Amino acid sequence: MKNIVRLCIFDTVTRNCKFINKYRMPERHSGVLDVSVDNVIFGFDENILKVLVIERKPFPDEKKGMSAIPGDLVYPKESLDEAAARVLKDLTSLEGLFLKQFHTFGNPNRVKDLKDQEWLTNFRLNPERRVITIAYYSLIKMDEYQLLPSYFAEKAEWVDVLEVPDLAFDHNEIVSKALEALRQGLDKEQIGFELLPEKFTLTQLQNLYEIILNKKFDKRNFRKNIKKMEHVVPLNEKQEGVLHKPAQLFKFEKAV
Amino acid sequence: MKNIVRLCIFDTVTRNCKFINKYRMPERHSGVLDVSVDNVIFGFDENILKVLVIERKPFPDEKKGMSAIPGDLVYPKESLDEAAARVLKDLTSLEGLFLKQFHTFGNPNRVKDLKDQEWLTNFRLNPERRVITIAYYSLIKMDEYQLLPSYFAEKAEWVDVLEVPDLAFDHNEIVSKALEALRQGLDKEQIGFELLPEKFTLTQLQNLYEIILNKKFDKRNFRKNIKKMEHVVPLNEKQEGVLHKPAQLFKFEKAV
DNA sequence: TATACTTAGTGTAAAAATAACACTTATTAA
DNA sequence: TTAATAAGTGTTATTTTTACACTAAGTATA
Repeated sequence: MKNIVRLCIFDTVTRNCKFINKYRMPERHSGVLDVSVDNVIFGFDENILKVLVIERKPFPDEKKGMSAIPGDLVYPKESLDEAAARVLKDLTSLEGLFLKQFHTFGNPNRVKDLKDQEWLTNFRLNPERRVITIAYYSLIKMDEYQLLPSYFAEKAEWVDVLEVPDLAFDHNEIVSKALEALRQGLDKEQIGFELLPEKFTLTQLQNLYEIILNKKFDKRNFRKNIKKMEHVVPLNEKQEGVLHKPAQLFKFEKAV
Repeated sequence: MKNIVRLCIFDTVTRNCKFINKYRMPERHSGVLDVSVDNVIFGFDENILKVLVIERKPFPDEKKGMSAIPGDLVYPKESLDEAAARVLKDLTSLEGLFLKQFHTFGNPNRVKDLKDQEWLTNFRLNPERRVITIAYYSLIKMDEYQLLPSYFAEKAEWVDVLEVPDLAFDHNEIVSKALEALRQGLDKEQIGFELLPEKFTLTQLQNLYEIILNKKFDKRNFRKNIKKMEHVVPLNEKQEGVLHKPAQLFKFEKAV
C-alpha cells in the first residue's frame, strides 16, 4: 500500500481544496486519457444508404459549428454499450436499436493533430488530453426516426454514404471502417430488419443488398436465395399507389 | 476558454506543488478512466492450441501472484497497436508479430467487482479507477518464442486453450472472445503463416485447422483446397527422422 | 376500350463447388 | 523379410451457383 499518496487538488477559482487518496502510477503510465464513444448511424432511404452527421452547437462566442459523427465522453457509471445507446437516444429518441461495436481508435494525436485547436472546445474536449474512442455503428429505419436537437448537436442531417463531407478528427476514417464492418455483418446480423420499413418488397430488399455491397445481383437468383430464409415471410398484401404491377409485400419475423 | 482552470496538485509526501491548466469537464463527464491493452497470445504446438498466461510478480509483502492475460496501461505517447506490441515484445522479445484488435471491454465494474481488492495492487491498478481495456490477439510460432521474465510477469506459461484456468477480472471472457475472433479470421488473415514452423507438412496444416475450428476435415478434400491456395508452396524437401513414410514439406509465400 | 408504359414475377440448364469414400506407397525398426 | 505407421492419391454423386428472357398486372392516356 506504499504507493498510495494523499493529494490535495486546489481549485484556484473556487479556492477549494479537495483531498484524495491517489494511487501513484509508475511514471510512464497513463491515466491522462479521455474515453468517448462515437456512433456511425446508418439509415436507408429507398435507393440511398445514408449516414447521420451532426454539427456541434457553437459555443456562445464562436461563429460556426463543426461536422462530426455523434459521440460523447463515457460517463463514469455506464458501460460502453450504454454510452453508445445514450448518444443514439439523445439524437433520435429511439431505444433498443441495433448497435455494434466495431473498432477502437486511439492514435495519440487524433485530437491534437487538429489544425484549429479552437474547434476542440466546440466538442467539449480538453486540447491537452488524449481521447480514445470506441466506435459503434447502428441502424435505423428512416421512416421511424425523428431527428431531435440534442445538447451536443446544433443540427443533424443525413448524408449519402458515398458523399460524406470532411469531418472532424479521424471521423472520416471511422465512417469508412464502419461501412466495412456493416458489409461484413450483412448476412449475419439482422441488418435488413433494421433498415427497411416494416412491410417491404423484394425489390427494396435487393436494392438494400446492392447498395450496401455495391454490387449487382440477378433478380431470379436473388429471389431464390430469399426463399430459403425463413425469417423473410410474405404478407397477404400488395403495394399501393404505384403506376405499374404492384409488388407483394413481405415482413421480417424475429428468430426464436 | 472560460472552462480552463488552474489547479495545484500538491503531493503531501514530497511536499511539491505542481500547477496545471485543466479543462473543467461538465460534471457528468468522465476523465477518471484508465486505459489498458490486453493481449491474448496464441501459440500452436503440434497438436494443441495454447494461450499464454502470466502470473504477476507479487509485491514484496504479498504472498502470491495472480494469473491473467498479459497487458499493461497505455502510455501517453504510444498508439494502441504500439502498446499491444510492446506488451508482446516485453514477454517474448519478438517484434513485428501478427496482432489484431478484436474488442474493447469497458464494463464499469470489471475491476471493482473483483472480490479480493488486494489483488489489484498486484496489477498496479488503482482500485478507485475504472479500467477500459482494448483487447488484441496475436499469434506466434512456438518454435521461435522464448518466454522472458518481464517487469510485469513473474512467470509466463502456455496453457491449452480448452483448459484455461480462472483468470483475473474478465480475462476468461476476453480469451473466449479472442478464440471466436481467431476462428472468424482463420481464412482471411495469414494465420497459418503465423502459427506453423517455417517448413511444415500438410498434415500439420490440417491439424491446425481442425484444432482451431474444432472440426474434422476429409484428408483428400482438404488437400484439394490447399492446392488452390497459391501462397502455400511445396518445397523440394522431405520430413526427416520419422518412422514412417516422410511427408513433403511446404512453406508459405507472402502475398505481393 | 385499346394501347403504351412500367415494374413484378417466374424456370431451366450448364457449370462449379462440395462431400463421400479406400487403397497403395515410402520409410523405420525389429 | 516383415510389421508398423502415416503419406499420398481419383472418381462419382450431390449441392450450389450462375446465366439467361419472357409474360403478367397494374396505371395513364389517346
